[in-house]
Parts: sequence; C-alpha cells; structure tokens
Amino acid sequence: MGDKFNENLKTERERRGYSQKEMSELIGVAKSTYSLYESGNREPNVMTIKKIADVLNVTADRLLGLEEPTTLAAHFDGEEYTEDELDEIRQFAEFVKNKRK
Amino acid sequence: MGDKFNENLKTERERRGYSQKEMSELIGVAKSTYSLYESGNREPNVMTIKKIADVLNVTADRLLGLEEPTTLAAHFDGEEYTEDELDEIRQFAEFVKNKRK
DNA sequence: TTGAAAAGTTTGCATTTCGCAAACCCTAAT
DNA sequence: ATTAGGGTTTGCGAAATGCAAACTTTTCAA
Repeated sequence: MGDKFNENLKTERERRGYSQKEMSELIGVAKSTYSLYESGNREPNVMTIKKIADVLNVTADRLLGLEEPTTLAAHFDGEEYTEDELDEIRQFAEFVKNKRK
Repeated sequence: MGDKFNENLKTERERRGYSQKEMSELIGVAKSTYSLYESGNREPNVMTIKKIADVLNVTADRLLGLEEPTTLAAHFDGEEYTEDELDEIRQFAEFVKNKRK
C-alpha cells in the first residue's frame, strides 16, 4: 500500500514484533543505521534489501511499495488475519493442494 | 532464478529487446551508469530499482533474485491454484475470519 | 513515582559508493 | 576505411552510506 520504503519497513517490522535493535542485528547493520532506514534518511543497498525481505519474510515488492493490493494474497497477507489464523489458512491451502490427483 | 542482480537485469532487459542506451534513458541514468549496473560494478538505489521494475514490467523480487514461493502470498498469488481451489481457500478464509469473537 | 534498562533518534565524521562525461573497444554494415 | 550502434572502462567530484557515541523517549518493575 504505502509508497515509501521507510514506512513499509517500519510497518512490516512491527508486524513481526521485532525491535529496531533486533532487526539491525539480523541484517547486519548498526542500530543507528537501521533507525535511519525507517526515518527515511538512509536507504539500504541491494544486498541489505534482500536480507530485510528475508528476515521479515516479505516480498521486496511489498517493501518497495510495488505490490498490487488487488490480489487474493493482499487479503490474506495483511492485518486482517493474525499469524495463527494465517497458519490455519496455510494448512488448508496445503490440504487443497494435496487433494489433487 | 539467478542470484545476482546484475545478471537478472541483463536477462530481463534482453527479453524485452531493449538496448542499454534505451534502458538508461527510460530510467533516467547515463548509459555508462546503466552498463555498470549490468556488469555488477554499480548498484542502483531504491528509486531506480523501482523504475527498472516498472520499465521492464517485472517484479522487484525477480530482479533481486528473491523469487521464492515461501510466503503465503506466493502460494496463492500464482498459477499454483485453480480458480475453484482459490474459491475454496477464500471460503475457508472467511470462515476463519468469522470464527473470531 | 522513580529510575534503570530498553528502544529509538540524532550527530559528526570517515569512507564508500554513485553517477556522469569522455574516451575507448568491438562488430556489422556501407 | 568509415560510420554507426552497442557496450565497457576510467577518472574524479558529488553524494550517500555506515558507524560510534551521545542523546532523548519509552517502558515497566520495584
């Protein structure tokens, strides 16, 4: 939804319940540097963007604000569902998949 | 698939039939700069990555080499499920939602 | 309520990286 | 042999990055 990287970053980090310090350690930058990412005063390079996407388990497109919110995925992958609920849905999706012959 | 940004960039550009010069004009950098992107000696910033994804009509994840189907979104948001299956999942998601109190 | 720890921000500076123009290389067509 | 198109390399100034340390704000247990 958001068009600004820094805002998306903050949103996604908070959704996972990480602190800035934790994030900075997970992606390998100083906590001050990470703070600058979220305030929009610095931007990570490609490598760091990849690490962030990996750690937060989100697409780079979501971080960059390039995701189209019209898909089914957007309905699921948002605040509309808790993680537990998402797990339920994931399991069900697997079930649907395995139901094929 | 590729893991290196510069290789993916080249692959995608060639797929669209653009020359480096054309690309450089479309995204607003010097042709020498663009060449450096593809040789891996420079990396574009966030803004330019977005422009590239837009011009090439490709996801940032593809450019970055993050095309992994690990997220829920990827599982749903693709050809992996038929419409009928998606309907099933949608219904189940609704069920999960209504289960709340 | 207090105060210590955690969380987050700002600053100053060194370093790295970026981006450009210009020169250069290579191939194909003329 | 020359031109043109496509691509690469270089040199350097400008800009962005990253860090540590200092600082502010929030949290929360005693």
